[in-house]
Amino acid sequence: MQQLIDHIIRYSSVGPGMADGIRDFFQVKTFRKKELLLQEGQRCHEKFFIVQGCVHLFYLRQNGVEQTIDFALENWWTSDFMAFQNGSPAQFSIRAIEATEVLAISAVRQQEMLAAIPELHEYFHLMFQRAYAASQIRVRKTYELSKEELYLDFSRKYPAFLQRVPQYLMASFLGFTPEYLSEIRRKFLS
Amino acid sequence: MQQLIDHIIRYSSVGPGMADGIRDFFQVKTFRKKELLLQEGQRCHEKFFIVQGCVHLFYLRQNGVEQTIDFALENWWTSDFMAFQNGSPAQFSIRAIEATEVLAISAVRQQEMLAAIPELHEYFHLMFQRAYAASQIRVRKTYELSKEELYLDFSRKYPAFLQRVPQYLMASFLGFTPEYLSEIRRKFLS
DNA sequence: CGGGCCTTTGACTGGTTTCAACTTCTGTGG
DNA sequence: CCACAGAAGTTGAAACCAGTCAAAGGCCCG
Repeated sequence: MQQLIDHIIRYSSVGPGMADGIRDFFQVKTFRKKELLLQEGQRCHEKFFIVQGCVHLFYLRQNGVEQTIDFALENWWTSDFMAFQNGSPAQFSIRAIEATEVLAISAVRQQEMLAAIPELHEYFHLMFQRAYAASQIRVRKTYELSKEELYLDFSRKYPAFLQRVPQYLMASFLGFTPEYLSEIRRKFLS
Repeated sequence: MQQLIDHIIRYSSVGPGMADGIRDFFQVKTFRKKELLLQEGQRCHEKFFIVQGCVHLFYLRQNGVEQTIDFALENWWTSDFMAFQNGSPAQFSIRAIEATEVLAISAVRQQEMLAAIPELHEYFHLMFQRAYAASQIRVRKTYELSKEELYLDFSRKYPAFLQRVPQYLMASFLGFTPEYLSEIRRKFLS
């Protein structure tokens, strides 16, 4: 919990006294490897701040293959935000890739929290601006680079992260097949 | 200006009196067809609320082709948000597709505005959450659908919008070549 | 009426997927 | 701690979606 409070203080003008008020609104949850935080189709509308661990956001394709659209690590927020804001059924599932601890808050509880501490809007304003800015960059990359280059770019930038996730998830995230990733890796031996 | 004030009132708990305080912070700007609102590489850090018209966000590929990554219409915000928040050189250009009127605010002026009217954080919190939620859906679509399906999906959902932008921009946005779009259209006669 | 930009067409090419079989790794129960 | 089963990764062949290139036709605007 302190980790989130620190994060809020760091990225907004909310002071320690104020930030401490969030304690009652969040729920600590832990998940084991491969457990689901959120199930596609469900109506369990929470968002998650990751204290420790790693998750992926995915949906099920018609052919039954799970398509990963995002990962999230320590100090990131994650959720199906369309479902979160509209109360509609989730279009994505979220699963722990490792043992993971999160702070969870429902949409309703968040409303109460923001009513009690409106200063937090500043924090979330910045968080979503960052997330959206990152997504603009991501879209640019997916247009600009070939699948091969996408992988090389990613492995140059986040070599440590590659160790944390299985290859088939990485391939899915980058938008191609595990087989093709295998071929790329062979080509660049390693 | 009233249009933005109405938008703020509609999407936040900011009252009319409060919202009216934004007037001094924005600049009305008008652009003719094909004029640039923002130039890649520049350091002119504004964000834009579109009052009337239509713009596209794009960057220049190595081969010299302009790659469109987004459009924006009336009542939408647009900018290179990474540049906006970091003060770094813009990675995108923005150009008017039609004659366009916007309300512009620089990062510095926005800070002053938010200091004066902190309640606006609530409005921007919601705006960015919506934008980010939409981008999650978009990523899902680009993974899920073939290029052909992407076009059909888009033309079913926004038939009116197709009339507003030239085909080569639509093709670019959807991630393929004008030639291929031509082929798709022929296939589905129309 | 002319010029340039946009769109169409067709042939060829290649990056990437699909499928199927095989190998290697991993975790769980005996 | 070992053995085994299922999961994850590798390989190769065949097929295809979509890009590239080049050239011609249509259309808008000065």
